[in-house]
Amino acid sequence: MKKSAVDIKKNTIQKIQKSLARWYQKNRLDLPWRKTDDPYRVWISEVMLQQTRIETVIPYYNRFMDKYPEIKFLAESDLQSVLKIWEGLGYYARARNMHKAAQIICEKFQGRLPDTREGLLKLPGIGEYISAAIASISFRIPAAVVDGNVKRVLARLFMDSTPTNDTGRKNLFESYAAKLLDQDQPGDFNQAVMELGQRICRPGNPICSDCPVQEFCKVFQTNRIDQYPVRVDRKSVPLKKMNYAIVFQGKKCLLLRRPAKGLLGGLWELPGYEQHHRTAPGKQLENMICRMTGIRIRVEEKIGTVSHAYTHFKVAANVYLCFYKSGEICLNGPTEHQWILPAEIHHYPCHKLIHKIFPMLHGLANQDE
DNA sequence: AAACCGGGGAG
DNA sequence: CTCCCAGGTTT
Repeated sequence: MKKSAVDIKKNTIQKIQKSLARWYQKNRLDLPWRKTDDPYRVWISEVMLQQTRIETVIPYYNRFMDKYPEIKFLAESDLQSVLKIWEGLGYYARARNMHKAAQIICEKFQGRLPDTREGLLKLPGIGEYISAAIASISFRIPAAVVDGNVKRVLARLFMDSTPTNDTGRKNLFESYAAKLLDQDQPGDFNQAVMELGQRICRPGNPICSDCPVQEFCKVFQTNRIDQYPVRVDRKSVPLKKMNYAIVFQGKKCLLLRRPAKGLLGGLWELPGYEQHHRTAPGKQLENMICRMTGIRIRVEEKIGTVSHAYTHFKVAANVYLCFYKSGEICLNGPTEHQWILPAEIHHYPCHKLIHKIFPMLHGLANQDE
């Protein structure tokens, strides 16, 4: 018989399950999405929680449920409104996929989420993690979730040196999680492991003294906690130099909408471009704006700089005050344009960098000619 | 398998 | 500053 890569004693598994269940029952946080096991609410919360911390998600989740208390309201809403609710959460494809999935669920399944993993997996934006979360929490299906928290807990518990961020070894951690899963309480078990990872088995300075599975944890018992989990190095991120233009025509300035897909898809922003060469930014800005929008502008003055960090690159941007000169709008790249009063910026979903730029206008003497 | 896709909090 | 997060999709 082929020996399983993951081999844990059955007795040990049951003890770990019992300790975790007791700890979770006593210590679980009272989170908004835990007031019910309604699959719609579980789904929305899990989408928001992707790569995003609980404290960040809570106010977004509450605003979302105020506006879309039932799935049909979400399905009938327009994407622009959904993006506005999502503004600042990041990974905007999540909102796009979720909106699309809501429409599919309402059109094909009478507004009810599929109650199988296979059915859930067919929906846009629902992958292995979210399908397992909904299936286990809402439908009591024994599917183990594997997220960053779970992998860290497992790597420490079983002192496994497999890098937790190596996509090629995902299978190993899925095996551990499946073996350990409490078949009778899959939803509570999954949430217990994740909450343990979040609050006790933290990446740095884990609180092992409060850990309910301390006696089973191999790295604790051998005093090697600081050596786990093992992770592969990430490469350093490049710095991009950008130039942005606030182009005024009278009291209004030009706002552009990014293409629906890709980076910051569907969000609004100021005209701008990445500066690849060390040429004079003034003339280059004028030319790039013309290429993007069809209009000619005059660059008045540089009014400040902003910086922002993404996962894969950093941005250092100059911001220029500009004035419309001539020409009709003819978009090349952006999908829409709008002339707006600066105070109206809050009606449009924009990314973080844009919200760092607009406050610069407050101290400016005179914006219009 | 690897790249792409945001933003924020902790240390 | 660096690190990492209740991942999914695309290439």
